Amino acid sequence: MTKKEALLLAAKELFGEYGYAETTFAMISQRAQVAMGLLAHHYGNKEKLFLAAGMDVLERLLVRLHMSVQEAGTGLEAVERFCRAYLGFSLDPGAHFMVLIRCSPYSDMKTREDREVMVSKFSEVWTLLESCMSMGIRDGSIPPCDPHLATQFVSCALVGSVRTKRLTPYSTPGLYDENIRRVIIALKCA
Amino acid sequence: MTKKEALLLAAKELFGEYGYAETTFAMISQRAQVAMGLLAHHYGNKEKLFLAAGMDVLERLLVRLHMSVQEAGTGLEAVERFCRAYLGFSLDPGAHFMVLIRCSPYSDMKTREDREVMVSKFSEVWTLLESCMSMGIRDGSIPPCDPHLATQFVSCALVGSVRTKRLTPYSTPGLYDENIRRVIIALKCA
Amino acid sequence: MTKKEALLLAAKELFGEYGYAETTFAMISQRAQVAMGLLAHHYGNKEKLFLAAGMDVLERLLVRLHMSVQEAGTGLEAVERFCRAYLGFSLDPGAHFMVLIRCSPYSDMKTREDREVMVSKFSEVWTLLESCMSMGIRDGSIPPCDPHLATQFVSCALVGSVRTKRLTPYSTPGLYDENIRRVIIALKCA
Amino acid sequence: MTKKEALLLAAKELFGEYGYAETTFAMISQRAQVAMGLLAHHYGNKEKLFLAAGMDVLERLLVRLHMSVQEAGTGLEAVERFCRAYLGFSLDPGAHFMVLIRCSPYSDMKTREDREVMVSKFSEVWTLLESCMSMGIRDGSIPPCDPHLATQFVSCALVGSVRTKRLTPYSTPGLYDENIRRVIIALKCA
DNA sequence: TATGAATGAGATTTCATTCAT
DNA sequence: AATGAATGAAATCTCATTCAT
Repeated sequence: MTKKEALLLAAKELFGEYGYAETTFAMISQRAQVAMGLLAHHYGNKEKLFLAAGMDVLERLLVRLHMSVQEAGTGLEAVERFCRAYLGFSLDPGAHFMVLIRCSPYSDMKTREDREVMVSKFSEVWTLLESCMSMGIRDGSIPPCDPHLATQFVSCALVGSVRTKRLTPYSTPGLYDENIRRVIIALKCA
Repeated sequence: MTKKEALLLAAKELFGEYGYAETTFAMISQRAQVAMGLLAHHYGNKEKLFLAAGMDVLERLLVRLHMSVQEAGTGLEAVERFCRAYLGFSLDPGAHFMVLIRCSPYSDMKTREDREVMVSKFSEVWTLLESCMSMGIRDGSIPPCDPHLATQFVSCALVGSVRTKRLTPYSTPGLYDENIRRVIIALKCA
Repeated sequence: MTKKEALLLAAKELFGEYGYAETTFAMISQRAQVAMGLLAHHYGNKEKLFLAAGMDVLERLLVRLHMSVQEAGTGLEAVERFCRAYLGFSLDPGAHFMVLIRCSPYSDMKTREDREVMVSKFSEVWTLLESCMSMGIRDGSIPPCDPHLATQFVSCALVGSVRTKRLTPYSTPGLYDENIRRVIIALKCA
Repeated sequence: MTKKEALLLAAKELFGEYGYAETTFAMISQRAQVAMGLLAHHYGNKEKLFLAAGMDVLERLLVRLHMSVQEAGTGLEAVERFCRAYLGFSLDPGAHFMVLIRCSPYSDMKTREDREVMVSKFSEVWTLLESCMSMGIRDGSIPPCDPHLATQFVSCALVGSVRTKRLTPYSTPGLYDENIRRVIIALKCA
């Protein structure tokens, strides 16, 4: 692992654990066993480092989602596989999804351009889900409906599930499975 | 309005707008037209002020939720009214729900006791929802199911909906209404 | 006890326990069960309050020292009684000698006049000791010597003894008795 | 001189001149011609800087005491040389003994561990004196007595002498010499 | 590429003192 | 005399970023 990679890894770990504001250059360089100056050298500034960390996580998420969805027979099945992959990703310690849960581009990034890069990348996630949804409506596995609104419903459920599971103490075993089940019901019975 | 109240109001506005870390004592005292030292005098420190702001919002939310569900005929109706009240609250500019959406007790509060106070207050919200759910199961308006898991499903959908609506640019008109409709379907068709 | 007296008592306790800088108006008024504003009302400012506390202690010390030396037959006996009274005073919880040990007029008081008032009062203590010494030289109980230098020797031994006993962890039982014994020897055998 | 050393020097000067509480980061960094942030960078916080300053002074004191004592023929002579070195150190402008006289670890250091480090270092000073005392009792230059109590007597006299000389206005020329003379008498005639 | 000392702006917090009641 | 809210200056400490090596 190069020092640049070590820095990115440390950043993903620490941003996910402490949040953006509470994570300092000193913490990151120490965790990465690297001199502090190297951070600015490789990534420019804190926000750019966060951007790099978030983008790295998002790209890995997109790869997994695409792979999961490919194996689906119907659109509904694709949506379900998407949900399982998304929630599964949130539990994978090596995936560092917490970076995107504990931090928020909308609150933590002050530069509009940086924020837009990330927001645009994240929208690819929901675009993929919407393509599954549209496929399901076309192939009849999902009853006719506005695919965009249906996608938003699912995305909201996923977002809320991950926050509840990973951030709050209210979470109960079975939350993810049960929520996927209910989401699928809502799609099928609409 | 006393200066103490002015401080709380300014805190709710600014925490909701800029997040915890980006809101400074100077911003709050300036917005409240008050000397900076008064903040510590009345609220002790930044975290305690955030706690006070969050608790104030939560208590008003609970009042509205209680009022809303009281008027319901069946448990299912109570759940639906709960959802509408919760989402409506998130859109009310005077309610300052953004304090609890932009900030997070789990990331922003370092003192365990403070966090627990807030977490415990927030759990009252979901306890109320669960009581509606149980009522619905008893009165037959909701098919038999684990009331706790069903409550978690609804709460996740609400949490995700509010975040999507109020924080992200992905939101589309009709999101709240559509999501409530789907949630109710998922409860009725399970 | 009037509120003014309660404030002085609290000040003596707290200055002696925490030192000048670490003792705040809030601590004093809370300990005295009195409103903070009363402090400035009765004593003007922190330094004047410290002055009042120190003077109160010094005056009580002087009374005790005078009483003690009065009963002495010889000058040497007077010196010894002085030492016993001084060291005894430092152990009396009600005497609050710690105010003058933990704090220091030379470091803590910024106003020259205040400092001089206290310094001048403290010099009365050593003037009394010197008068005992002179008496001892006159009555032959102390061998001929410079009474001022002899007084300084005793005062240094007393000052060091009290600091060692009350502030440091090096102190050993018997320190006071042994030191008085040695001081008397040094006077008699010079 | 590195900037770190410049900071330590400035700290020793200013703590010794104004005391712990009255010495500010701004004063120190200005005196050292260095940015304020460097203080925290090199020493962590004010207390740790004071610890470093005090330890530096103590270590130099110990070196001088050891050197002085080595050249002594008898134990009594060693004790006397110790006293002269100790008091001489207090007058050496480059030694900055005032740091330890004007400030006090018992009042100024809030962290127990820091305090203990310093207290433990200071006890080495008195341990050295006690070893001289024991030697004197063994070699007959000091009459038989409890070496620990005798050491405490001398240490109290030294502590009191330095305070009187360096902090108070009561001091008279010849104080140090006279006090050493009396202390030696007290040891020889006991 | 790599280091870590150095910078300086800014944040929170403390607290003596004032003031209206 | 008594209260405690209110003030604002100052202090400590943090930390992203720069820079010389």
